[in-house]
Amino acid sequence: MLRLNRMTDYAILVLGALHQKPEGQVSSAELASSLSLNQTTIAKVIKALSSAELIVTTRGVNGGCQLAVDVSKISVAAVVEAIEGPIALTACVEGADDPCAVRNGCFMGGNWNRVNSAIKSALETVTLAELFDPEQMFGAAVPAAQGPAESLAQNEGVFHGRNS
Amino acid sequence: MLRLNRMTDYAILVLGALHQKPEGQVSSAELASSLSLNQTTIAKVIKALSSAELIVTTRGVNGGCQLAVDVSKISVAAVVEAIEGPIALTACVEGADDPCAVRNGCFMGGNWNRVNSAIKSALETVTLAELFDPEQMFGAAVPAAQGPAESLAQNEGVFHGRNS
DNA sequence: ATCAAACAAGACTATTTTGGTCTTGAATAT
DNA sequence: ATATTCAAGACCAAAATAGTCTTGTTTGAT
Repeated sequence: MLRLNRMTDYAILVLGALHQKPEGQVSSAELASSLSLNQTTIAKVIKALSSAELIVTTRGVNGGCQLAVDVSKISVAAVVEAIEGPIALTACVEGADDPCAVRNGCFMGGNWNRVNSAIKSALETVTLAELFDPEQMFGAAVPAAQGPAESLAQNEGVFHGRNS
Repeated sequence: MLRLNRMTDYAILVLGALHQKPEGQVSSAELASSLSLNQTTIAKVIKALSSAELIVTTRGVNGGCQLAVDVSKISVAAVVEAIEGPIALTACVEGADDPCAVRNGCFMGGNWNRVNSAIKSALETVTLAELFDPEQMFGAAVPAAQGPAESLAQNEGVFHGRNS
């Protein structure tokens, strides 16, 4: 069904939470509890995000993480790639980490590339800022829908992106 | 990694094979052997494609299937939806078959919808005809890459869309 | 110097999804 | 009638994904 995976979903939530606390470090434990997830699970997400330089982490007492850049500079594509690796719809696409065996001689030529880059640029045009802020999306007139990120973590799971 | 699944891949290959034999019925057994897959596996794909009215099937002796419409009228999105169901990147998207539990009150509003429809229309703009024919894609200058669809089925698996 | 807080990372397990097979049934042309 | 061919459900296997546990390393504070 062409879904994002959960980790990517968590990553977006983490970035959302960090966005709401612009100053100071936020520890993974803190994030974990506010999303009601295991700390080590969050740690994995954090690791991936910091490798991708979307956040910066500092170790030790009073350590934690914070956004490396503003959410308006982070595209959905960047998050997906940070967590899931390069966007490659099929193995026929350049950049796939395990390229298609019959690539040359394939009757599709390299046409998947075009499909893939269409998808990719679709994801690149949307920033997290747009994703987080209802108003900012072409006046989308989304009614209530307010409250801090934490408020929704209570809700029997944080599965904004999928649920079982 | 945001991949198409294998069944979708098979579906595209099946449609490619049918496109190469414009007249007459092609049986699932025939397709299966030319793609070196189990007949019942192909039957599943066929079923999904015929439910989506991309192909028509006829039972009985000399039955089989053939394209319901020309490949130039079939978008990649149509195939994906035929096999994987509605395109829904996350459960927050309208049309997801198991909607997000915290949909109302979510700080993302319905913004996933926009991302999703961007993806969807990216897939809708590419037809199978374009995917099959290297020349047709903006003179993409793909060099050799010829031979009937069957020729590549030999190749230790048909995994044009993914491998391993 | 010690200690506790915090990230890092690998091994391991469990769950879910996906892919594939088997069997049985129903339609239909000959 | 019978052989051919799609239909469909149950079922099994394999792979990918998610989650946990343990151990280690860094670092500020006392």
